[in-house]
Amino acid sequence: MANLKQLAHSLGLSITTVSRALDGYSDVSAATRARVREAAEAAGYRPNASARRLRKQRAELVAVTLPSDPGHVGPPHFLDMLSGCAEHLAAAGLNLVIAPVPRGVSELEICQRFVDGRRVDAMLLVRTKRKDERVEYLQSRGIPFVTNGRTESLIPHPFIDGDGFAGFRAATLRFHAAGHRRIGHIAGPQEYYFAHVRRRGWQAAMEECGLATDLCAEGAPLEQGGYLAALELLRQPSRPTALVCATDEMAIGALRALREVDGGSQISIIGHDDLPMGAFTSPPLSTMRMTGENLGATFASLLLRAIAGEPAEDLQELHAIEFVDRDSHRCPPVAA
Amino acid sequence: MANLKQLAHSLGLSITTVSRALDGYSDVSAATRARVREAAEAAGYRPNASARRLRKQRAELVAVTLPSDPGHVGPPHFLDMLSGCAEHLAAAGLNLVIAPVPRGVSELEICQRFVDGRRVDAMLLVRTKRKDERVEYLQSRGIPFVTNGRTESLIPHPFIDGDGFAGFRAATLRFHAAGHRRIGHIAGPQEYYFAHVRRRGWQAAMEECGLATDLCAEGAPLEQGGYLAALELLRQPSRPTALVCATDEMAIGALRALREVDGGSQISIIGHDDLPMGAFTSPPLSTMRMTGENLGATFASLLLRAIAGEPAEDLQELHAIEFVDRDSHRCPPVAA
DNA sequence: GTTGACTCTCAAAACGTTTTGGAGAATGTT
DNA sequence: AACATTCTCCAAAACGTTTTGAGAGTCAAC
Repeated sequence: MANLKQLAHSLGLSITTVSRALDGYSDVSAATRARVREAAEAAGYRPNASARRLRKQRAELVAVTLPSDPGHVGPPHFLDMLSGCAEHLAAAGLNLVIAPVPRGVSELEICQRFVDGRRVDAMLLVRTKRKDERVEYLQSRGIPFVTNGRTESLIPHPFIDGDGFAGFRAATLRFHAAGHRRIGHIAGPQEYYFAHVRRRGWQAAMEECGLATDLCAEGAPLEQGGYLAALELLRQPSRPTALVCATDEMAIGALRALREVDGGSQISIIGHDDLPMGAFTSPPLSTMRMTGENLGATFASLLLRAIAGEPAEDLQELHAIEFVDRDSHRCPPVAA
Repeated sequence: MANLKQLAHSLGLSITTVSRALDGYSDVSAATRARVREAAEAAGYRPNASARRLRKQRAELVAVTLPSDPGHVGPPHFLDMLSGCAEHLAAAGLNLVIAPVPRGVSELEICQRFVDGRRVDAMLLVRTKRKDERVEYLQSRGIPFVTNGRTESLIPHPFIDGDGFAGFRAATLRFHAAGHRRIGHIAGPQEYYFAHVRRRGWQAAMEECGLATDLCAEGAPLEQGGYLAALELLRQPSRPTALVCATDEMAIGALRALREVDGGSQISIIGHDDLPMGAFTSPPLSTMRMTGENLGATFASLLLRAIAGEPAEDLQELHAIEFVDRDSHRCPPVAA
């Protein structure tokens, strides 16, 4: 409601004293401090955010870019993550703004808009690519940021990521241990780091087992992409008996393809992400997911530490992948 | 990068002239205007957001409160909606900040924090209650806002809502037309407007048909809430043959209850929200949803018009509800 | 040659806060 | 009594922009 000036005037004090009293400086007497705080409380005084931001040269804002390109924005968990992140940032006086990328505009432009206008103190990046121009830009500007997913940047940067390589390698080895020999991979676009590293995990396992790595098809990271990629693999002369899919959405598309071609579920399948709807598919979709509680809080913590100037090397979290076993991975390796 | 002062100095002009040239005022000659713009472009100049906000007394921000209380934050569509809204707000120079409500803090407090600190120009409210203290507060402060869902406030305010009354009445009448006579309702918490109005729609239809309105159970708007409420109705001496559920999540919980008690799907069921996972339940869940394209853009438009001072009466949108027919509503009314 | 109108430019104020660098009074020390 | 120290307080500057009110200069009309 009120101004610092008005508040000071009504108390017969200077603006300085009131400001410092509210901030708890020791150079204002306990008596006046109490008096000022009481008056501020009564007047419902809240410092004007814009003024403080200008003076302190901080935006008190963090932006997260939302890629609106392929289908929908993110998995259902994503909003929960953002919410948790925003909550913990708020405890430190920072607010989280969402920055969707309109079609026709590059994500880089959005970053620039926020950074050059000094609208944010840090950024949160999702859907990283192996070579990510946003990362390069922010690094060149020295703006703190954290990514969800790694990149191939030579300069280290803070990130949180799941160990897709280990996860997909383990999933493939498990199929092998169950007797499967023709294990296919439905890959996402290889420009994305997560898609590339998952493919490499599958590939590594296949090579360890002395198996050929030609049963691989790539598609958009959507239901339709998985559907088309699965059809492609099913057209092969010697079909796969098991499929390791880059994402649950693609796995659900693959299930549709199997139903259409086979009429049933003769082929084992596993996805990644643990989408809620995976529990309802038929057969219920076995999947993997990144371990770790309270991802949003972790992102917030990394952001705050990055803003505080901690070196990037200390701000990198690689989480293990765990299996979420349902039914879809249990088909025996005997299909035609 | 640069300052207005530095830019002006390098051009041999005053700050005033540079500022006005960039803003396109007519009282600066076309020649200098071009020269200034070129230099600004070259220097990558972007006005400092905090300074402009302070001077113009606008926050250039809109906040949306995210209730983190029951389970997760919102339906999957919700993030898409927010993203669309943010995108259209951004075109008008406004950014959308998400304001999650930590447990133990009231939504009202969050509103106050944003409004009293002059951190926002407007607010977006979701999950309205019939008597909503946030609405009362914002109205008393004269802060523009738009709600997702109506309230029982005597003073009109801008909103977007689905016509839950008509939708649930229609669904109930359709069950009646299909021969059902014992049509139950699984209701959400009645303090929420949407839950109340959906219950009233069911109730109105039952009364029109001359049927008793005692087959109603209330629960939390979650899977578990629907499960428990359904069990309650199934314990009745004369079971319902059809269930109209306040939300899809509750409907999915009810399906689980039916499976446990009946072993199969002897009872017709319909939900509301069109959750993606509804397509994967067994049987696939029939549901309803609000009509209207591009909800996010509509919210943004209403917000901008509210900020511009348009009267609330012109900013109220009540959308029709449409059926999304799958299989779960087709059971004949012959169950035990 | 004065007046008025018009064009272009700018100095200064304002937005509301935080921070700097003291000033004045009280207290303690020699 | 003189000097240092501590305790409270404050005037003024600064953050970077927008806006106000006015000052130069030019031109045409009287």
